[in-house]
Amino acid sequence: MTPRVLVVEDAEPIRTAVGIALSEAGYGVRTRPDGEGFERELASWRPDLVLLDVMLPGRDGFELLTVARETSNAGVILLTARDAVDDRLHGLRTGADDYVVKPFVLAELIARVEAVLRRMGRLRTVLTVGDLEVDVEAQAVRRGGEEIDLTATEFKLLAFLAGRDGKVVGKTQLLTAVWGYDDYADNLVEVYVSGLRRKLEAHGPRLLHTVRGSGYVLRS
Amino acid sequence: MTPRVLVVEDAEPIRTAVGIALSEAGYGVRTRPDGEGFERELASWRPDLVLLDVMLPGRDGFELLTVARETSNAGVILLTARDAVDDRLHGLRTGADDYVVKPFVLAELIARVEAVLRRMGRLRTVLTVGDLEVDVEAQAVRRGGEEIDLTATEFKLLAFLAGRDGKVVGKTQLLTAVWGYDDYADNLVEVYVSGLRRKLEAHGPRLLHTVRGSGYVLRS
DNA sequence: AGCTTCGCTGAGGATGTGCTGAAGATTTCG
DNA sequence: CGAAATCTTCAGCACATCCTCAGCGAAGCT
Repeated sequence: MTPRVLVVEDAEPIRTAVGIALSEAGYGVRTRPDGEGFERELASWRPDLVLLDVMLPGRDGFELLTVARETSNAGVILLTARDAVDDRLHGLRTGADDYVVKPFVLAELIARVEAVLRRMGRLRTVLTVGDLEVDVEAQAVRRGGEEIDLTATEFKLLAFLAGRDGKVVGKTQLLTAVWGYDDYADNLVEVYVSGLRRKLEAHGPRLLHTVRGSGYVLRS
Repeated sequence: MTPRVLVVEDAEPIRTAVGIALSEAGYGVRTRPDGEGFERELASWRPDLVLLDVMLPGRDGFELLTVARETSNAGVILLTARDAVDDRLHGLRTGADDYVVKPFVLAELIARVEAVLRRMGRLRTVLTVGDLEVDVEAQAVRRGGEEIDLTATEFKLLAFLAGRDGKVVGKTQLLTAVWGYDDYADNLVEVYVSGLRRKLEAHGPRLLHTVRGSGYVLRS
């Protein structure tokens, strides 16, 4: 149901940050600092996607990439350092579905992950909450048959909430996921929630609820 | 429903670019850097079309072509380098449904893929959106019986949008698919959309909608 | 109840995005 | 070769959208 992502990255802060960001974005996540037991995890947990740092102690990302290709049909995204010897990389990047250059913004990584999963068909394209339908590919929102017109930002916000269906999402989390901000500007979220509610509630009861002190939830 | 395309190409940037372009064009895509596990993928995923680079590590494209012919009825397009020994190629090319010479423009590749799939009967030839009919083979457009006269570029644009029926298509995506550009020239798209609308809306309400911040959709 | 914190919402200025007419460049075709 | 059609660029306009701000109301705490 929810896609699983395996992260192999030796740098602790990055590993943790990526892990948290992905799990906040609604994915099942496991992380490891190196390639130890990689095969076992692939076989038993069957991740849909693998994020591999290229520079790893022991076997590097390329070796693991090969393993992943041979023994699973998981997608692979490589994390490469900008200043690595370019020629070598160019040849070796071989086989990944995508790659992200470090340092990266978390929002971008999430977007790439989503893109690859969607390309692989592992992601639902229509999300449903009560009588609300959010079609991610068509960028369309319907409620009880009625088409609802949203701006780009409103749509991103709603789509994210719909993807986290039933779970409470904090304002800061929304800021990073929807706007790519990492600082606090909570009122911005409030303003957009307000607008979204006006449009949504023209066609039915409240779906987007406030959880005081924590954030918002989308549920019926 | 949506045709599946398997891409075997060792050069990373090309493979990724082709993969993304094809999936944006609405195909199901899988990519691999070499012939490893080719048979397995053929048998289990049953692609409608295979794109084979000729120069591959391990088994080359010709060998894979033979395998594909023997064990599947997928179409095959070869990707060949311009400077390869021509005669030899000429003889060996035999058996492929088409071939594309590198370096190629993405738009051209997409067009070839479409052509082969159409020849194989795996692609609809008349696309319908509301009361609009787009006949790809006859290059004709009708709306409510009325014939509408379009220029070549206008037609390509409309046909692409019609093929992605209901899905939002970004301007950049349109630029690469219709014009073969890879840089930004958004206004060009806008100008053509404008012209297309004038012609289309002479016979009925708006079908080609703007999705501000994202692109355009064709739907009723 | 009073105080404080948190959330909601209307207003408005800045910005960005998209639309369109026109004109120059290029290609096609008679 | 010349005319017509088509393609592309450009510039200005119009307006949707974004974001900030400030005031108000609701909820929680003592």
